[in-house]
Amino acid sequence: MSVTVVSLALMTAVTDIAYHRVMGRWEPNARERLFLAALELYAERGFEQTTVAEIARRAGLTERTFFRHFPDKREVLFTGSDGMVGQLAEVIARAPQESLPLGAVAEALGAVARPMQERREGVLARQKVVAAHAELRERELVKRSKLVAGTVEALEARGVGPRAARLSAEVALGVFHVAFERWVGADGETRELPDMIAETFAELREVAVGGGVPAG
Amino acid sequence: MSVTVVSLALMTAVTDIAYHRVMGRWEPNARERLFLAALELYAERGFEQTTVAEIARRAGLTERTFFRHFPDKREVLFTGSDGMVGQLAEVIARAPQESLPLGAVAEALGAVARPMQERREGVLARQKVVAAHAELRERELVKRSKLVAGTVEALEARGVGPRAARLSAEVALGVFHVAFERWVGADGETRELPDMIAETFAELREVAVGGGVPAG
DNA sequence: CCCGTCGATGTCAGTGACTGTCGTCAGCCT
DNA sequence: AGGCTGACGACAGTCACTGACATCGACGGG
Repeated sequence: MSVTVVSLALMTAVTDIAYHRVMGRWEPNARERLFLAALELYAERGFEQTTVAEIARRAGLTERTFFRHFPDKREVLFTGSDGMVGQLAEVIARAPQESLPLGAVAEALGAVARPMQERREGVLARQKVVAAHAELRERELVKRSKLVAGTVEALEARGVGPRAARLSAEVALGVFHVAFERWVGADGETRELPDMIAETFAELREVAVGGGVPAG
Repeated sequence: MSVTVVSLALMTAVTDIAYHRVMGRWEPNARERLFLAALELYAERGFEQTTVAEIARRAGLTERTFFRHFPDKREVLFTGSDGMVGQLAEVIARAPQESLPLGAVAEALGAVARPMQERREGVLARQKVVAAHAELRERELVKRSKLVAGTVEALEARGVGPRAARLSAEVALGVFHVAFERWVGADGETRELPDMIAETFAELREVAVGGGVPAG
């Protein structure tokens, strides 16, 4: 399966592309073409060995246009990550009143993660490229910290105190990260991601019970 | 209190500077001078508004020499962070055999955090600059992920399984991050950082188990 | 049907981060 | 003394990223 096909599904799933009506002065979907070209080139010869000019050329555009669509060379692979923040916050807001903070976030993460499974191939392809380059991993950490910030906000909107909200969000996203890594790393068995998230939260309870008390 | 004084104490505490014997051909401590110049300039006019050439000039050096000491413009503020990774791993390795994973990491974080209190002023000065610029915050996330990786390794060396090690490390550093933020934000009351870490781990137990949510 | 505006792109000329290469010169070693 | 090394300067080059301006099809009003 080509990277292109994978990426197409990936990007269309996470971004909000403004399609031109018909054939205009330029080919449509410039943003998507740039995304695909970037993913391909990063995978082929590496992130640092790829220039923005090359990406733009493969997409049939100019370097300047690349920077009109993406603020920098890394962000092209992280389009749509902001959407997940809003999505997560939304689901947290709809959680039942009696839910405890961590439980609400755990549920919401499971819900947000569910649709990711349908584009597993695409997620893996992108994850492989990101994992292979420190600069891209760096940006992914930023994405994660935005998820934490959005979660804190959503929890506080539910009336959770700032301290508990911060701690719950930080821990919950840590758990999610671990579960996601396990899901990505699960080659043979294609377990359900929401299940792995729930399972990891269960492990958290076991691990946390013994760890709270300072060991003598 | 001048930034310079603060920074001096900060950097000498965390880095391993190779001093010249006596007065050589050049002034000694080029690396430290660059660090100080960078911190000052980032604080004065901001990170993006500061060029590497300016930093080097203030340090009495050239731009090229800056890049001989630091791989990039950000890393100058993160010298010595690798040292903390090793330090943390070392303390974890020395934890008593019967310690549970999260407990061992909690203890180690407290131990590593203790000496930070003596240079609170310096830590705050640097933290203020880092917090003010997205690019520097990004790099700090990398530092944190290195701490996670080092912790995982140290736990596995103790015989902890990879899954529990990963989860414990991720969660523990999340807790540490929250505690550190609280410590930094505590203006009036100068609480002990190790105490705040222990306290936050205790909160984690409550939050994770769901046995009562502390009001923020 | 013509015309003015708009939006997406191209073109061009920068700035600044970062690198490769070579030259310089004290201190050290033999 | 003479060679070696280590830390630095000088210089040229690449590339990420930006600002300013031009271009031209689409679209709407007249």
